[in-house]
Order: sequence, then structure tokens, then C-alpha cells
Amino acid sequence: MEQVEIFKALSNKTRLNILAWLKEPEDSFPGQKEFGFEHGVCVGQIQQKAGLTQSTVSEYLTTLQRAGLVKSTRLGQWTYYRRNEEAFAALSQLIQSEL
Amino acid sequence: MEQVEIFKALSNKTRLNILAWLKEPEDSFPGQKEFGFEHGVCVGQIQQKAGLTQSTVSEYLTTLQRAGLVKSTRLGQWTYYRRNEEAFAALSQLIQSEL
DNA sequence: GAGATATATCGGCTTTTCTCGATATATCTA
DNA sequence: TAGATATATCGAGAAAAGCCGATATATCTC
Repeated sequence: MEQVEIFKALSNKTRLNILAWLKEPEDSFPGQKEFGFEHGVCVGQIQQKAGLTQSTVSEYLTTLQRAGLVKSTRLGQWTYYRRNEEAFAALSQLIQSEL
Repeated sequence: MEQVEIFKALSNKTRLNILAWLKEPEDSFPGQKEFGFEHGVCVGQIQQKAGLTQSTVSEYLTTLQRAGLVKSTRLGQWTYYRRNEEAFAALSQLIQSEL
């Protein structure tokens, strides 16, 4: 993924919030605790917390995924999103060394 | 400076290039070697290398400065820009711990 | 198969960003 | 002071991003 695309994905307050929420999903999404968090958090929960429409949040998650910052798993009718921690480690490293 | 503003400043290929050039100014701007690089590189040199208009490059440098990523020094009729390495270290750290 | 639910995609309107040319400001030099 | 040079700021048109409602697709349940 191109560096600039990663930074574009991070250039939005809601998307930054989503990433922060996904860092502590148990605290951020108590409404989903019965499903567990191994595969991440489903779109509906994120949408509710973000307070934007379903289409916008879905698009934001796609943006984050194209940047490599999150991964998704489809289970039945739900899509679960979770952070890709390797991407964050790599980004931190990149800023230290290359940027 | 707000996180999202830093990422917005980094969301442009030319601005990323400028930051990369300022990392190795001796290699990137041989045309300025007679003036030294202690205070940075002047806008004209950066503009020439970027291949965009003077006004655009000036604005980009202002954007980077507002984000805290570069510092400037005015000497006579020249403004010299240089990287603010502390900001990059802080950003790398932020991505590791908070983001 | 029909309806319900979850997510993704599409079309469009609004706001922001990109980038330019023109102009303003500051400094230098003659 | 006049002109030259360097940079900053302004105004505007084009492109991209933000965000929505409507619709499409996929899965589940009956």
C-alpha cells in the first residue's frame, strides 16, 4: 500500500475513532459481548457508536481495509472488522526510518 | 496539534516528497550548497524540485509547519525550512502507543 | 420461496483539497 | 527611492472526500 493512501485513511476523525475503539473492543462495544471479539466487531455496532449512516461507516471500513489498517471476516450475515496490528507497527517503523 | 491535522498534512505525495528531500538536503539540493543547510532549504529550491508553482509550494510548507512537521527561519529575503525531527519521533511513538 | 436482517454499492449534494495565476509584502541593491 | 528578488496570501476553478438516502446483494429463518 502506498504511504500516502495510509495517511489519507488516517485523515478523518471518525476513522481514527474507529481504530481507537477497535483497540479495546470489550470496553468500546459492550453490546456485542455475547458474540466475542476474536473476529472483531461487526459493522452495525461500529455504526451505532459512530453515529453516522450505515453506508458511510461501511465505506470508511472499506477505506481502512484498503489501507491495510484493518482486516475483516465474514461470518453469516455479519462482517467483523479488527485492527491489523502489524500494519501499525510497520507504520511506526516507517516514520522512524524512512519518512 | 490535532492528530488528524498531522495525517492530513501527510496525505499528499508532494508534501511527503518535500519531507524526504529535507531529510538529506545535501543530496537533494546540490544547488544550494554555497549557503549551507544549518537553517534548512529555501522555498525556491524546494519549488524547483517539486515542479509546482511558487504559491502552491509555499502553501504546502505552511501546511507542514502548521502540523509541526517542519520549522522555518527567515534570513533576509529567504525563508529556510527544515524538518522538526522531534515531531516525527513523537508521531512514531503515538502510533505505537495511542493510535 | 418470502420476508427479515446485515452489509455493500451507487448517485448525488456539499465541503474540502489541489493547484494555479495574480497580487501583496518584505528585503536587498543600486 | 526604484527596481529586483523571494516569499506569502488571495481568489477561483477542478478534483477529491464527506456523507447521505436509495438500492443491491448476501445470508438467515420460516
